[in-house]
Amino acid sequence: MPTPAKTTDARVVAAARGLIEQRGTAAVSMQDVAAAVGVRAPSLYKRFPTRAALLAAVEAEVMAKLRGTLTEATDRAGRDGRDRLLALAVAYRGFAHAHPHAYALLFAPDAPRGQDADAARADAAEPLLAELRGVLAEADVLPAARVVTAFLHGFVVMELAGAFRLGGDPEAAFARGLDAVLPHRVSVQKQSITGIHTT
Amino acid sequence: MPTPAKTTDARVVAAARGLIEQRGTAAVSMQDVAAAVGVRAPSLYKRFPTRAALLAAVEAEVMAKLRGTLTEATDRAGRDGRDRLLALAVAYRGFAHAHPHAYALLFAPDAPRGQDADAARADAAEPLLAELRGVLAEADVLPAARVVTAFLHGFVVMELAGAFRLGGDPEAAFARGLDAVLPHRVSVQKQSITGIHTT
DNA sequence: GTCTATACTTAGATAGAC
DNA sequence: GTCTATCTAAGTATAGAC
Repeated sequence: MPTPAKTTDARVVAAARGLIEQRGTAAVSMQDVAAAVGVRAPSLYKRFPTRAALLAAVEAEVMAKLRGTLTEATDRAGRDGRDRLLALAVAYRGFAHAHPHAYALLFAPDAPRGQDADAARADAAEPLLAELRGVLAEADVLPAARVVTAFLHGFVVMELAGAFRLGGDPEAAFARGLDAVLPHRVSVQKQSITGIHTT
Repeated sequence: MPTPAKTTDARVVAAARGLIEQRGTAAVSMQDVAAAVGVRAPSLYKRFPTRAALLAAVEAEVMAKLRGTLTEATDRAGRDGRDRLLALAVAYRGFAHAHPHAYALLFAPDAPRGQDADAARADAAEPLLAELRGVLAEADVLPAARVVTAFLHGFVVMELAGAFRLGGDPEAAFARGLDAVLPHRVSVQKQSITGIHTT
Protein backbone atom coordinates (compact mmCIF):
# COMPACT_ATOMS: atom_id res chain seq x y z
CA MET A 1 0.00 0.00 0.00
CA PRO A 2 1.54 3.24 -1.13
CA THR A 3 0.77 6.56 0.48
CA PRO A 4 -2.98 7.22 0.37
CA ALA A 5 -4.10 10.23 -1.64
CA LYS A 6 -4.67 13.32 0.47
CA THR A 7 -6.42 15.19 -2.27
CA THR A 8 -7.74 14.88 -5.81
CA ASP A 9 -7.20 16.65 -9.10
CA ALA A 10 -10.65 18.19 -8.82
CA ARG A 11 -9.92 19.55 -5.35
CA VAL A 12 -6.67 21.05 -6.52
CA VAL A 13 -8.37 22.79 -9.42
CA ALA A 14 -11.17 24.05 -7.22
CA ALA A 15 -8.71 25.40 -4.68
CA ALA A 16 -6.69 27.11 -7.38
CA ARG A 17 -9.82 28.68 -8.79
CA GLY A 18 -10.85 29.94 -5.36
CA LEU A 19 -7.49 31.56 -4.75
CA ILE A 20 -7.41 33.08 -8.21
CA GLU A 21 -10.87 34.56 -7.74
CA GLN A 22 -9.70 36.17 -4.52
CA ARG A 23 -6.27 37.46 -5.47
CA GLY A 24 -5.81 37.19 -9.18
CA THR A 25 -3.79 34.68 -11.15
CA ALA A 26 -0.40 36.32 -10.76
CA ALA A 27 -0.68 36.31 -6.98
CA VAL A 28 -1.29 32.58 -6.72
CA SER A 29 1.68 30.24 -6.52
CA MET A 30 1.85 26.47 -6.62
CA GLN A 31 2.73 26.56 -2.93
CA ASP A 32 -0.39 28.55 -2.16
CA VAL A 33 -2.51 26.02 -3.98
CA ALA A 34 -0.76 23.15 -2.27
CA ALA A 35 -1.29 24.70 1.14
CA ALA A 36 -4.96 25.23 0.37
CA VAL A 37 -5.50 21.52 -0.20
CA GLY A 38 -3.26 20.46 2.70
CA VAL A 39 -0.33 19.21 0.67
CA ARG A 40 3.20 20.25 -0.22
CA ALA A 41 4.01 21.92 -3.50
CA PRO A 42 6.03 19.08 -5.06
CA SER A 43 3.01 16.82 -4.81
CA LEU A 44 1.10 18.99 -7.24
CA TYR A 45 3.63 18.26 -9.93
CA LYS A 46 2.57 14.62 -9.89
CA ARG A 47 -0.88 15.78 -10.96
CA PHE A 48 -0.10 18.76 -13.16
CA PRO A 49 3.26 18.80 -14.94
CA THR A 50 3.56 22.59 -14.85
CA ARG A 51 1.82 25.59 -13.39
CA ALA A 52 0.51 26.39 -16.86
CA ALA A 53 -1.21 23.02 -17.02
CA LEU A 54 -2.97 23.69 -13.75
CA LEU A 55 -4.06 27.12 -14.95
CA ALA A 56 -5.46 25.56 -18.12
CA ALA A 57 -7.54 23.22 -16.00
CA VAL A 58 -8.79 26.15 -13.94
CA GLU A 59 -9.66 28.02 -17.11
CA ALA A 60 -11.72 25.06 -18.30
CA GLU A 61 -13.58 24.97 -15.01
CA VAL A 62 -14.32 28.68 -15.10
CA MET A 63 -15.61 28.32 -18.65
CA ALA A 64 -17.91 25.54 -17.49
CA LYS A 65 -19.17 27.72 -14.65
CA LEU A 66 -19.83 30.54 -17.06
CA ARG A 67 -21.73 28.19 -19.29
CA GLY A 68 -23.83 27.09 -16.33
CA THR A 69 -24.63 30.68 -15.43
CA LEU A 70 -25.74 31.45 -18.96
CA THR A 71 -27.87 28.34 -19.21
CA GLU A 72 -29.59 29.16 -15.94
CA ALA A 73 -30.38 32.62 -17.23
CA THR A 74 -32.14 31.38 -20.35
CA ASP A 75 -33.93 28.69 -18.35
CA ARG A 76 -35.46 31.39 -16.23
CA ALA A 77 -36.30 33.65 -19.18
CA GLY A 78 -39.55 33.73 -21.14
CA ARG A 79 -40.12 32.72 -24.72
CA ASP A 80 -39.47 35.97 -26.51
CA GLY A 81 -36.19 35.64 -28.37
CA ARG A 82 -35.02 39.13 -27.59
CA ASP A 83 -35.85 38.86 -23.91
CA ARG A 84 -33.88 35.66 -23.72
CA LEU A 85 -30.88 37.30 -25.35
CA LEU A 86 -31.11 40.20 -22.94
CA ALA A 87 -31.18 37.80 -20.01
CA LEU A 88 -28.12 36.08 -21.42
CA ALA A 89 -26.26 39.36 -21.74
CA VAL A 90 -27.13 40.48 -18.24
CA ALA A 91 -26.04 37.13 -16.82
CA TYR A 92 -22.76 37.32 -18.70
CA ARG A 93 -22.00 40.73 -17.31
CA GLY A 94 -23.03 39.58 -13.86
CA PHE A 95 -20.62 36.67 -14.00
CA ALA A 96 -17.73 38.91 -14.95
CA HIS A 97 -18.52 41.29 -12.11
CA ALA A 98 -18.88 38.48 -9.62
CA HIS A 99 -15.59 36.79 -10.57
CA PRO A 100 -13.39 39.42 -12.17
CA HIS A 101 -10.09 37.61 -11.68
CA ALA A 102 -11.41 34.31 -12.94
CA TYR A 103 -13.03 36.06 -15.86
CA ALA A 104 -9.75 37.71 -16.79
CA LEU A 105 -8.21 34.27 -17.11
CA LEU A 106 -10.60 33.40 -19.94
CA PHE A 107 -9.30 36.02 -22.31
CA ALA A 108 -5.69 36.30 -21.24
CA PRO A 109 -3.70 36.53 -24.47
CA ASP A 110 -0.88 34.41 -23.08
CA ALA A 111 -3.10 31.85 -21.39
CA PRO A 112 -2.16 28.16 -21.46
CA ARG A 113 -4.94 26.86 -23.73
CA GLY A 114 -5.14 23.12 -23.38
CA GLN A 115 -7.58 20.82 -25.13
CA ASP A 116 -9.95 20.96 -22.20
CA ALA A 117 -9.91 24.73 -22.12
CA ASP A 118 -10.64 24.92 -25.83
CA ALA A 119 -13.49 22.45 -25.57
CA ALA A 120 -14.92 24.32 -22.60
CA ARG A 121 -14.69 27.54 -24.57
CA ALA A 122 -16.66 26.12 -27.45
CA ASP A 123 -19.14 24.76 -24.95
CA ALA A 124 -19.61 28.12 -23.25
CA ALA A 125 -20.50 29.66 -26.60
CA GLU A 126 -23.39 27.27 -27.08
CA PRO A 127 -26.14 29.04 -25.11
CA LEU A 128 -25.69 32.21 -27.16
CA LEU A 129 -25.48 30.32 -30.44
CA ALA A 130 -28.65 28.44 -29.57
CA GLU A 131 -30.57 31.63 -28.89
CA LEU A 132 -29.35 33.26 -32.07
CA ARG A 133 -30.34 30.22 -34.09
CA GLY A 134 -33.85 30.88 -32.90
CA VAL A 135 -33.99 34.33 -34.43
CA LEU A 136 -31.50 34.40 -37.28
CA ALA A 137 -30.73 32.55 -40.48
CA GLU A 138 -28.00 29.94 -39.95
CA ALA A 139 -25.39 31.85 -41.92
CA ASP A 140 -25.87 34.88 -39.69
CA VAL A 141 -25.55 33.05 -36.39
CA LEU A 142 -21.77 32.84 -36.05
CA PRO A 143 -20.95 36.42 -37.03
CA ALA A 144 -23.78 37.71 -34.86
CA ALA A 145 -22.48 35.71 -31.91
CA ARG A 146 -19.05 37.22 -32.41
CA VAL A 147 -20.42 40.72 -32.46
CA VAL A 148 -22.43 40.16 -29.30
CA THR A 149 -19.56 38.48 -27.48
CA ALA A 150 -17.11 41.15 -28.54
CA PHE A 151 -19.36 43.87 -27.20
CA LEU A 152 -20.09 42.06 -23.95
CA HIS A 153 -16.47 41.23 -23.33
CA GLY A 154 -15.23 44.67 -24.26
CA PHE A 155 -17.80 46.33 -22.08
CA VAL A 156 -17.08 44.37 -18.94
CA VAL A 157 -13.34 44.68 -19.41
CA MET A 158 -13.66 48.42 -19.67
CA GLU A 159 -15.77 48.44 -16.54
CA LEU A 160 -13.36 46.26 -14.62
CA ALA A 161 -10.40 48.32 -15.78
CA GLY A 162 -12.13 51.45 -14.53
CA ALA A 163 -12.37 53.02 -17.96
CA PHE A 164 -15.74 54.62 -17.29
CA ARG A 165 -14.65 57.65 -15.36
CA LEU A 166 -15.88 60.44 -17.56
CA GLY A 167 -19.20 60.51 -15.75
CA GLY A 168 -22.44 59.50 -17.37
CA ASP A 169 -24.32 56.30 -16.74
CA PRO A 170 -22.65 53.00 -17.63
CA GLU A 171 -26.02 51.25 -17.36
CA ALA A 172 -27.43 53.44 -20.09
CA ALA A 173 -24.43 52.70 -22.29
CA PHE A 174 -24.82 48.98 -21.68
CA ALA A 175 -28.51 49.07 -22.59
CA ARG A 176 -27.77 51.09 -25.69
CA GLY A 177 -25.04 48.71 -26.71
CA LEU A 178 -27.28 45.70 -26.38
CA ASP A 179 -29.89 47.49 -28.41
CA ALA A 180 -27.32 47.89 -31.15
CA VAL A 181 -25.69 44.47 -31.15
CA LEU A 182 -28.65 42.20 -30.47
CA PRO A 183 -30.72 41.24 -33.51
CA HIS A 184 -33.89 43.28 -33.85
CA ARG A 185 -37.29 41.96 -34.67
CA VAL A 186 -37.08 43.76 -37.96
CA SER A 187 -34.25 41.47 -38.93
CA VAL A 188 -36.16 38.37 -37.93
CA GLN A 189 -38.92 39.33 -40.28
CA LYS A 190 -36.29 39.82 -43.00
CA GLN A 191 -37.84 43.22 -43.53
CA SER A 192 -35.81 45.56 -45.67
CA ILE A 193 -36.05 49.31 -45.63
CA THR A 194 -33.77 51.29 -47.86
CA GLY A 195 -30.88 52.74 -45.94
CA ILE A 196 -31.38 50.56 -42.94
CA HIS A 197 -29.26 47.44 -42.64
CA THR A 198 -31.41 44.74 -41.19
CA THR A 199 -28.52 42.70 -39.86
CA MET B 1 30.35 67.76 -10.87
CA PRO B 2 28.31 64.69 -10.05
CA THR B 3 28.12 61.72 -12.37
CA PRO B 4 26.78 62.79 -15.76
CA ALA B 5 23.46 61.30 -16.81
CA LYS B 6 23.81 58.32 -19.11
CA THR B 7 20.18 58.28 -20.05
CA THR B 8 16.90 60.13 -19.66
CA ASP B 9 13.45 59.32 -18.36
CA ALA B 10 12.11 59.42 -21.90
CA ARG B 11 14.72 56.94 -23.11
CA VAL B 12 13.94 54.59 -20.26
CA VAL B 13 10.24 54.68 -21.04
CA ALA B 14 10.87 54.17 -24.74
CA ALA B 15 13.14 51.22 -24.06
CA ALA B 16 10.61 49.68 -21.71
CA ARG B 17 7.89 50.10 -24.30
CA GLY B 18 10.04 48.46 -26.95
CA LEU B 19 10.77 45.46 -24.78
CA ILE B 20 7.15 45.14 -23.75
CA GLU B 21 6.01 45.23 -27.37
CA GLN B 22 8.41 42.41 -28.16
CA ARG B 23 7.96 40.09 -25.19
CA GLY B 24 4.97 41.21 -23.19
CA THR B 25 4.89 43.07 -19.89
CA ALA B 26 5.42 40.09 -17.60
CA ALA B 27 8.61 39.11 -19.41
CA VAL B 28 10.28 42.49 -18.94
CA SER B 29 12.22 43.16 -15.76
CA MET B 30 13.81 46.33 -14.48
CA GLN B 31 17.18 44.78 -15.24
CA ASP B 32 16.17 44.20 -18.84
CA VAL B 33 15.13 47.81 -19.18
CA ALA B 34 18.28 49.02 -17.52
CA ALA B 35 20.43 46.92 -19.84
CA ALA B 36 18.55 48.28 -22.85
CA VAL B 37 19.52 51.84 -21.97
CA GLY B 38 23.06 50.94 -20.93
CA VAL B 39 22.62 51.33 -17.20
CA ARG B 40 22.32 49.17 -14.09
CA ALA B 41 18.99 48.34 -12.53
CA PRO B 42 19.39 50.36 -9.32
CA SER B 43 19.78 53.54 -11.36
CA LEU B 44 16.25 53.19 -12.67
CA TYR B 45 14.90 53.54 -9.16
CA LYS B 46 16.21 57.08 -9.03
CA ARG B 47 13.89 57.89 -11.92
CA PHE B 48 10.91 55.66 -11.20
CA PRO B 49 10.25 54.71 -7.58
CA THR B 50 8.81 51.31 -8.47
CA ARG B 51 8.32 49.05 -11.45
CA ALA B 52 4.63 49.95 -11.41
CA ALA B 53 5.47 53.61 -11.83
CA LEU B 54 7.55 52.86 -14.89
CA LEU B 55 4.76 50.75 -16.34
CA ALA B 56 2.32 53.60 -15.78
CA ALA B 57 4.61 55.88 -17.76
CA VAL B 58 4.79 53.33 -20.55
CA GLU B 59 1.03 53.04 -20.55
CA ALA B 60 0.71 56.78 -20.95
CA GLU B 61 3.10 56.70 -23.89
CA VAL B 62 1.22 53.88 -25.58
CA MET B 63 -2.02 55.78 -25.13
CA ALA B 64 -0.44 58.80 -26.77
CA LYS B 65 0.73 56.65 -29.68
CA LEU B 66 -2.74 55.22 -30.06
CA ARG B 67 -4.19 58.68 -30.11
CA GLY B 68 -1.73 59.67 -32.80
CA THR B 69 -2.71 56.70 -34.91
CA LEU B 70 -6.39 57.54 -34.63
CA THR B 71 -5.85 61.18 -35.45
CA GLU B 72 -3.85 60.28 -38.54
CA ALA B 73 -6.66 58.03 -39.69
CA THR B 74 -9.29 60.74 -39.55
CA ASP B 75 -6.92 63.24 -41.13
CA ARG B 76 -6.67 60.97 -44.11
CA ALA B 77 -10.40 60.24 -44.26
CA GLY B 78 -13.01 62.13 -46.25
CA ARG B 79 -15.84 64.27 -44.97
CA ASP B 80 -18.58 61.74 -44.59
CA GLY B 81 -19.16 61.15 -40.89
CA ARG B 82 -19.65 57.44 -41.22
CA ASP B 83 -16.60 56.96 -43.40
CA ARG B 84 -14.51 58.79 -40.85
CA LEU B 85 -15.80 56.58 -38.06
CA LEU B 86 -15.04 53.50 -40.12
CA ALA B 87 -11.50 54.73 -40.72
CA LEU B 88 -11.14 55.30 -37.00
CA ALA B 89 -12.31 51.79 -36.20
CA VAL B 90 -9.99 50.18 -38.74
CA ALA B 91 -7.05 52.18 -37.42
CA TYR B 92 -7.86 51.15 -33.87
CA ARG B 93 -7.91 47.50 -34.78
CA GLY B 94 -4.72 47.92 -36.78
CA PHE B 95 -2.94 49.44 -33.81
CA ALA B 96 -3.94 46.55 -31.56
CA HIS B 97 -2.71 44.03 -34.12
CA ALA B 98 0.55 45.88 -34.63
CA HIS B 99 1.33 46.18 -30.92
CA PRO B 100 -0.59 43.44 -29.12
CA HIS B 101 1.50 43.42 -25.95
CA ALA B 102 1.48 47.19 -25.59
CA TYR B 103 -2.22 47.24 -26.31
CA ALA B 104 -2.85 44.68 -23.58
CA LEU B 105 -1.25 47.06 -21.09
CA LEU B 106 -3.95 49.65 -21.74
CA PHE B 107 -6.76 47.54 -20.38
CA ALA B 108 -4.96 45.43 -17.80
CA PRO B 109 -7.33 45.28 -14.83
CA ASP B 110 -4.49 45.50 -12.34
CA ALA B 111 -2.54 48.15 -14.21
CA PRO B 112 -0.78 50.95 -12.30
CA ARG B 113 -2.93 53.91 -13.38
CA GLY B 114 -1.08 57.08 -12.59
CA GLN B 115 -2.25 60.61 -13.31
CA ASP B 116 -0.42 60.66 -16.61
CA ALA B 117 -1.95 57.39 -17.71
CA ASP B 118 -5.42 58.64 -16.87
CA ALA B 119 -4.90 61.89 -18.71
CA ALA B 120 -3.54 60.05 -21.72
CA ARG B 121 -6.55 57.76 -21.64
CA ALA B 122 -8.96 60.65 -21.73
CA ASP B 123 -6.89 62.16 -24.51
CA ALA B 124 -6.99 59.00 -26.60
CA ALA B 125 -10.77 59.02 -26.41
CA GLU B 126 -10.94 62.45 -28.00
CA PRO B 127 -10.76 61.55 -31.71
CA LEU B 128 -13.76 59.24 -31.38
CA LEU B 129 -15.73 61.72 -29.29
CA ALA B 130 -15.03 64.42 -31.83
CA GLU B 131 -16.35 62.32 -34.70
CA LEU B 132 -19.44 61.32 -32.79
CA ARG B 133 -20.17 64.93 -31.91
CA GLY B 134 -20.39 65.53 -35.61
CA VAL B 135 -23.22 63.07 -36.11
CA LEU B 136 -25.02 62.78 -32.78
CA ALA B 137 -26.77 64.95 -30.24
CA GLU B 138 -24.46 65.87 -27.36
CA ALA B 139 -26.26 63.67 -24.84
CA ASP B 140 -25.76 60.65 -27.07
CA VAL B 141 -22.04 61.12 -27.64
CA LEU B 142 -20.62 59.59 -24.47
CA PRO B 143 -22.78 56.45 -24.39
CA ALA B 144 -22.23 55.94 -28.12
CA ALA B 145 -18.48 56.23 -27.63
CA ARG B 146 -18.60 53.61 -24.91
CA VAL B 147 -20.52 51.22 -27.10
CA VAL B 148 -18.12 51.64 -29.99
CA THR B 149 -15.03 51.33 -27.79
CA ALA B 150 -16.42 48.29 -26.01
CA PHE B 151 -17.04 46.55 -29.30
CA LEU B 152 -13.67 47.45 -30.77
CA HIS B 153 -11.79 46.44 -27.67
CA GLY B 154 -13.72 43.23 -27.21
CA PHE B 155 -13.26 42.28 -30.81
CA VAL B 156 -9.52 42.74 -30.92
CA VAL B 157 -9.03 41.01 -27.60
CA MET B 158 -10.94 38.03 -28.85
CA GLU B 159 -8.84 38.00 -31.99
CA LEU B 160 -5.60 38.28 -30.08
CA ALA B 161 -6.66 35.59 -27.64
CA GLY B 162 -7.40 33.29 -30.54
CA ALA B 163 -11.10 33.05 -29.78
CA PHE B 164 -12.13 32.93 -33.43
CA ARG B 165 -11.43 29.32 -34.18
CA LEU B 166 -14.87 28.09 -35.13
CA GLY B 167 -14.27 28.94 -38.74
CA GLY B 168 -16.12 31.65 -40.57
CA ASP B 169 -14.71 35.00 -41.53
CA PRO B 170 -13.61 37.38 -38.77
CA GLU B 171 -13.55 40.23 -41.26
CA ALA B 172 -17.23 39.75 -41.98
CA ALA B 173 -17.99 39.73 -38.26
CA PHE B 174 -15.97 42.92 -37.79
CA ALA B 175 -17.81 44.69 -40.60
CA ARG B 176 -21.14 43.55 -39.25
CA GLY B 177 -20.25 44.69 -35.77
CA LEU B 178 -19.30 48.14 -36.98
CA ASP B 179 -22.52 48.31 -38.90
CA ALA B 180 -24.36 47.65 -35.65
CA VAL B 181 -22.46 49.88 -33.26
CA LEU B 182 -21.71 52.91 -35.43
CA PRO B 183 -24.49 55.50 -35.64
CA HIS B 184 -26.54 55.19 -38.80
CA ARG B 185 -27.66 58.03 -40.97
CA VAL B 186 -31.21 57.29 -39.93
CA SER B 187 -30.27 58.31 -36.43
CA VAL B 188 -28.64 61.52 -37.57
CA GLN B 189 -31.88 62.53 -39.19
CA LYS B 190 -33.63 61.77 -35.90
CA GLN B 191 -35.98 59.64 -37.92
CA SER B 192 -38.27 57.45 -35.85
CA ILE B 193 -39.95 54.31 -37.07
CA THR B 194 -42.08 52.35 -34.68
CA GLY B 195 -40.27 49.31 -33.39
CA ILE B 196 -36.90 50.47 -34.57
CA HIS B 197 -34.64 52.17 -32.10
CA THR B 198 -32.87 54.93 -33.92
CA THR B 199 -29.96 55.19 -31.53
C1' DG C 1 23.17 60.05 -11.33
C1' DT C 2 25.47 55.90 -11.42
C1' DC C 3 27.77 52.27 -9.53
C1' DT C 4 28.87 47.67 -6.73
C1' DA C 5 27.15 44.70 -3.60
C1' DT C 6 23.67 42.60 -1.51
C1' DA C 7 19.63 41.79 1.20
C1' DC C 8 15.36 39.80 0.77
C1' DT C 9 11.81 37.22 -1.17
C1' DT C 10 9.86 34.07 -3.87
C1' DA C 11 9.14 31.17 -7.43
C1' DG C 12 9.07 26.77 -10.34
C1' DA C 13 10.74 22.50 -10.52
C1' DT C 14 13.49 18.00 -9.44
C1' DA C 15 15.69 13.90 -6.71
C1' DG C 16 15.05 10.31 -4.07
C1' DA C 17 13.28 8.22 0.39
C1' DC C 18 9.07 6.18 2.24
C1' DG D 1 1.11 9.78 -3.88
C1' DT D 2 3.43 12.35 -0.56
C1' DC D 3 7.21 13.88 1.71
C1' DT D 4 11.90 16.50 2.88
C1' DA D 5 15.50 18.70 0.96
C1' DT D 6 17.38 21.22 -2.45
C1' DC D 7 18.55 23.30 -6.86
C1' DT D 8 18.28 26.99 -9.79
C1' DA D 9 16.89 31.11 -11.06
C1' DA D 10 15.17 35.59 -10.97
C1' DG D 11 13.14 39.47 -9.33
C1' DT D 12 12.41 44.08 -6.66
C1' DA D 13 14.49 47.08 -3.98
C1' DT D 14 18.00 49.32 -0.74
C1' DA D 15 22.65 50.97 1.26
C1' DG D 16 26.36 53.48 0.65
C1' DA D 17 30.65 54.74 -2.08
C1' DC D 18 32.04 57.78 -5.87
